[in-house]
Amino acid sequence: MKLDTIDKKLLELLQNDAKQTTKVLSLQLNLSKTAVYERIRKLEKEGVIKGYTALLDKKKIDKAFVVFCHVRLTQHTKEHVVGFESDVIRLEEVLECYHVSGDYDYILKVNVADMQAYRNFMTSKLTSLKHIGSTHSIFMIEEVKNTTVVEL
Amino acid sequence: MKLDTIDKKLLELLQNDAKQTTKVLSLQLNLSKTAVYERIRKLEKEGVIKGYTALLDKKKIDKAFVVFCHVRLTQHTKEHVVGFESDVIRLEEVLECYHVSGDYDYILKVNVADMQAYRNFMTSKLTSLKHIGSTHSIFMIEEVKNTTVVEL
DNA sequence: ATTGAAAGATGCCACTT
DNA sequence: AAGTGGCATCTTTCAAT
Repeated sequence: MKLDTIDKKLLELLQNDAKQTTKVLSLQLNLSKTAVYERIRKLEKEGVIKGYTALLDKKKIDKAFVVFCHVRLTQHTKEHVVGFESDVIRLEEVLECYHVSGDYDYILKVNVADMQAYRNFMTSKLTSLKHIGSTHSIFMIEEVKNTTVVEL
Repeated sequence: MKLDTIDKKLLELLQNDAKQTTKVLSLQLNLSKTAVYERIRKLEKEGVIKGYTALLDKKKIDKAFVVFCHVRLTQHTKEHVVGFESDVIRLEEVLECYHVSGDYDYILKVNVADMQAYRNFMTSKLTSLKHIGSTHSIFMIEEVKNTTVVEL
């Protein structure tokens, strides 16, 4: 789908505040509210907008502990890769998992309450998955920036 | 703020779809819509809910290239740390930046269109920041999982 | 926490550029 | 093709209980 300048502006506005009314959006875009409404509908239908979410303060929900965990597999056959990926997706503590280039195979972003919870996650969940060769944890000292907003 | 079982359920529902009406939410929580409304207001006011955002499909907005960049500073004085952090926050390509433990100081999650754009970001933006000692880039081959939804 | 009601937003329509 | 203005319906918001 081709996005014009108005679509891009609209997507930026919706990333910054998804609850703005079409009326408020229409004033910022110099369009009628129906035109804005139709554009949003189209962006949703085309899958450009995947959904809308509430962003929570991790400190206030007792999930302030973030760890990047590097994972190496024992082997890299299709069966091992597919197996690991389908298992890791189901772990609720793993918010993100990327297959990456370099010295290890995957980077996991793990989000739990504290070190104790992380230890528990590692011993009873992650390392009990099949095909894991080694792991290496990097602990977050401070979140300097964390946004979901992509500039267009 | 103390969150009860209903608050936690409500936050999970809002993380999964922030555009659900209070009526729909109230049916799932067995509450009146005004009660749901008051709870949401309180969670917003207390800062548990930081905001609402539209989630976009990175492939469809031509930002499918994700790189983890490890950064080491030349020194670790307060001045160097504060200077680097305030500079990196302003880079729109950097969606996330964490001060971490281990062999390097920061992990950056960089989101751009393609390798060419990343090369450009590195040479004209990141490496021109002061106090940077070294960088190491890890390229994403595939996004296996990426959610903002925290289980409560 | 609930009901009920006013104020406001959405979603759809016929029509215009 | 995409934009407008208005109207019916649904939601949000708030007062009273």
